[in-house]
Amino acid sequence: MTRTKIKPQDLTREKLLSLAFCEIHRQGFQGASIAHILESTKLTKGALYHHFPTKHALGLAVIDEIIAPQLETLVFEPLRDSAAPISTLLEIITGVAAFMGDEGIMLGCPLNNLMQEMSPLDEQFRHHLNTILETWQQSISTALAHGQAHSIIRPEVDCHAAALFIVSAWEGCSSIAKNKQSPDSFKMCMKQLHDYVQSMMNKI
Amino acid sequence: MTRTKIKPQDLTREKLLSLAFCEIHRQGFQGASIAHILESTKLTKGALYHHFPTKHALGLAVIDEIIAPQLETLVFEPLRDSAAPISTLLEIITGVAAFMGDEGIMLGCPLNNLMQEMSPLDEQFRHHLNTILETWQQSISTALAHGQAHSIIRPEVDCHAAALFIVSAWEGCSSIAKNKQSPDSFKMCMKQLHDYVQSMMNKI
DNA sequence: TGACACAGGCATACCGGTTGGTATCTAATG
DNA sequence: CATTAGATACCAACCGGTATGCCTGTGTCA
Repeated sequence: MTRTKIKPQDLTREKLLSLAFCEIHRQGFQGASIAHILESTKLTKGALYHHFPTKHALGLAVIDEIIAPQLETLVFEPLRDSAAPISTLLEIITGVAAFMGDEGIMLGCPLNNLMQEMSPLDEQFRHHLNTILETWQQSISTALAHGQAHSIIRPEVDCHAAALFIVSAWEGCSSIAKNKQSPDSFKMCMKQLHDYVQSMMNKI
Repeated sequence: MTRTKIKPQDLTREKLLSLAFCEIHRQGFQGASIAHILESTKLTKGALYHHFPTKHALGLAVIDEIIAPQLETLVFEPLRDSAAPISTLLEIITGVAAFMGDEGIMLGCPLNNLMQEMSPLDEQFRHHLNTILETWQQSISTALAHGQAHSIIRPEVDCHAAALFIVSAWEGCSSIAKNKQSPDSFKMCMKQLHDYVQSMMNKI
């Protein structure tokens, strides 16, 4: 048995991270209250400040240990492992609404939320968030280039620019749906993005 | 002379609105500090709370009296008055980067910033912001329909959905450029949006 | 035209509540 | 026994908001 024993302190750390993520997702980072997080975890300041030196560090940990792995699972890893990345991309775009759920759509993409709020305010936040964003863009760019190499994507497409636009539009759909508080708008909007990607493909 | 005398109290009100807009643009609504605004205006709480009952009301006034007119001037009015709205739309998309300026791009679209932050938190904010958003979407939808009626836009285009997507992508470009702190990304991204609109046009 | 009363515009001082953060202590674990 | 996880109590700073009072522009009436 190579199974490592689950240490109880890791559980409280995860609990803190998880509920900090929820609070930040709903209130934003600045709006997130340490007191609220502790209330929901039924823990105290002693526990929190034992695991995280500051609220700032807690925020960065949420980005690295919650948000980044989510996108890794949902987007980056499927695209990396796919033999037909364009089909996979189209499937992800189609399926993401179901993955997020109506509540998730109305709360908005956690990455986008934090970018909007924190990027101009804090260079460290910006850097951590931008790393995820670059990975996202790169994974789509690679998928498009792969499609181009296999004559699925038309040769004149600028993969880098198109990937940037896809990510932008993706986040934009999330943003607008959040303001409208309308999962239907998100689905309609992502359908348009789906069609946009298809429009870059060669006719069969 | 029908010129109305400029009342000094209107000047202080405008000053408050203008610098509240700046502070909110940089810090977000929740992050915006009344004290900072008063510091920058060289006014005091007496002045502010004479003109606005609460910070909340100040925020709504900024939306209605600063943000909405900006978009009205930049987008809605040109589209409404144009005889060739598709050309006008393309021109706006091309020119918006210059209008915003590098600093404006890095601070992000004020409408999008506030939507992201406040829509899930406050129904009144959401309503005021959504009104602008609907106007935006409608003005583009109308432009597309006009183009369709004049055989400039292809008949199979769903104007309503396409308009939603254009607004979404637009805000998404702003959002991503803000995180990257990169005006160049914004220009590249808006170029893609420009091409997307062109892709809906009939070949000449 | 001049004196006066009033009201609007704004300044000052203050308030309770909340914020993130810390110092200190206890208890469990190895 | 030593170390560490976590609880408790406390703090200064800041938050939005209010009560009060001064000053000045203006309409009114003699």
